[in-house]
Amino acid sequence: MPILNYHHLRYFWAIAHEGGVTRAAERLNLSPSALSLQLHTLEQQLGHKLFDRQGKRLILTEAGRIALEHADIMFQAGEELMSTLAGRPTASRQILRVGALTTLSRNFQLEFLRPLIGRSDVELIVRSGVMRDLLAQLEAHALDVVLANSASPRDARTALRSHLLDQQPVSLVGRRKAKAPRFRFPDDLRSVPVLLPSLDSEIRITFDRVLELAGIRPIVLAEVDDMAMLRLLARESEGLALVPPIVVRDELAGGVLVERYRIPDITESFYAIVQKRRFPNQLLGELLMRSVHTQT
Amino acid sequence: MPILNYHHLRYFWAIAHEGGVTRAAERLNLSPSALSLQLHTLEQQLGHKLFDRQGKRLILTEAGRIALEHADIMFQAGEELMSTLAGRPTASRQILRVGALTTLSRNFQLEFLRPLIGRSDVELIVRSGVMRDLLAQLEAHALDVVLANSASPRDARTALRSHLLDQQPVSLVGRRKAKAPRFRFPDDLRSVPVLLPSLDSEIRITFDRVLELAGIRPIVLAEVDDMAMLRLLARESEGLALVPPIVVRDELAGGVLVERYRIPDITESFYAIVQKRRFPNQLLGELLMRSVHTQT
DNA sequence: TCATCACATTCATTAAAATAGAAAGATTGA
DNA sequence: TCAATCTTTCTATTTTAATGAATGTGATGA
Repeated sequence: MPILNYHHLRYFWAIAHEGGVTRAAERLNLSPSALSLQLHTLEQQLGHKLFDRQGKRLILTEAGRIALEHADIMFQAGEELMSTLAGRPTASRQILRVGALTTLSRNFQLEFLRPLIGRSDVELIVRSGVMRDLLAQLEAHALDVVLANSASPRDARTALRSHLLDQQPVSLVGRRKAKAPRFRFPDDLRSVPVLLPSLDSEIRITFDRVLELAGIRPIVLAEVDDMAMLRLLARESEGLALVPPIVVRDELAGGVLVERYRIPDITESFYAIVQKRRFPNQLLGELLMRSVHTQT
Repeated sequence: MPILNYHHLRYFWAIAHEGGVTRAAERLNLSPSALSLQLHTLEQQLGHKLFDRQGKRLILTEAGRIALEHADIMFQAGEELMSTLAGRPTASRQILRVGALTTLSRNFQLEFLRPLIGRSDVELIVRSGVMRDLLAQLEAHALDVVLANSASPRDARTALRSHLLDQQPVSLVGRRKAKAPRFRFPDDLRSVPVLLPSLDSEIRITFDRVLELAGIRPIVLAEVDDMAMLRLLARESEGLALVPPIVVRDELAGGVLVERYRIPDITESFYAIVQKRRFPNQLLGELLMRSVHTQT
């Protein structure tokens, strides 16, 4: 299989855009003869004429038009690469790759990304996963930022930074009921079952500690690590779910769920974990400027 | 300004994907030393290390990741180019460039393109213009097909073909009125004003000839070459518009306009004008298979 | 009509680059 | 620790690209 010679293609590209061998040669600081020669070897290797020679005019053939379209894509990408590596911001479509803990509130993710949603010049890639995988991808430069509810483990090897984005109170929420006696915390937890985030979340650890001090062992209906699932369960179950209200924002607004008790001294923190980069993503910069409260 | 060496980038691309100099060398039928050398010159020219050398492992740096993403775009385009020129159909996103006479019914255009609308693997480009410009673009391979209501002029130079897509009857349509005496053609045209397509359309020419034979000089309220404009005028005006019913399909269905008289022996023809191509557009082939009735 | 210009092209020569092969240094895995 | 496997370096060689002068060919204008 013959392989494409990209230098030849680049000359062809210049000739097509400049409209002639001579002008292209000037721009490239080469002799016209060199270009003419290379153009012909390209045509021979491709097996198609790229220009019709009408007198001294060069008119693109159909094959030439096709080649030009592809060449445009290629060399535009090449020039953008050079600009990026030279530190110049590029005007073209930008991409932001976001990793998010599977367990994280979707509403929270949405709030963070909202400034970019609907922008046609932005491509958004959101990948879910567990902390270890996401951080690995971050270090491999395959992600620009990881959204999590805990800061990154301090690691001397890599220069990870955790930006504290937000702190949300944590509440016990449950379905609205006709007769709703006031909830007494923590004593009512002896009888009212609960739905809890799993053990590796900070709010769960704090919650357990509070109850242990009070000598209470709660009735756990479910233990879920995915906030989206916890939200669904809260709507279906008789128990109270331990969540930041933002997780069930829509249900609270719609009256399906009600906040029974806001637990003092427990908050859920949201972090954006990034790597110190030499070619910073401009979109990410904008988002962090909007959202960041303090830095760690 | 340093220019990017695309051969070096191609080697880098292979090395990154194969995961090492040795494997890439095998695939490219080159010696590892050659690749290693070229990789280093590339890094030097770019001014950035592309790999971190961890022992004998090559790990992409951030600059390397960026370069790889651009290289992916470039060489994917290159391989697609080779496939296309070799006559192999490519699996990727396809583009169809359509030119349409400004004067043509939008509903007709829509019907023709309907099979492609909503297909996410298809990009549709529709450009309006006058016949001369559109045919020029067709000959320059910048358009795949031109939609028109007349066949292309026979021209020995270029191999243009006109496919007859459809023939529509032509009617006089007007706003619905409470008292609607039966329309008498052509005599009523002495008193009822009309909205007509402009003189360069075939139906206008035929219409004029018919009236001339009958010795009738119609009251022309408007003479418009754009069917979309004619449609709007028909809704606002007291006169009758001379159009193929498809132009005002929605208005007829909704009862805003009514067909007062279908003129016998006048039809509007719709053509797809294409150039005989050596690399036929597959999408266009599908559309023509569906729509074409006869060929000219 | 003919001279002239502007351009593409061809050819032989020179300059630049890419490549192979041998050998060294380094790391991984048994 | 030893062997296998990689990357890398160095130098000689091959391949490829570029030049400059010469050629041919339409277009332009007196």
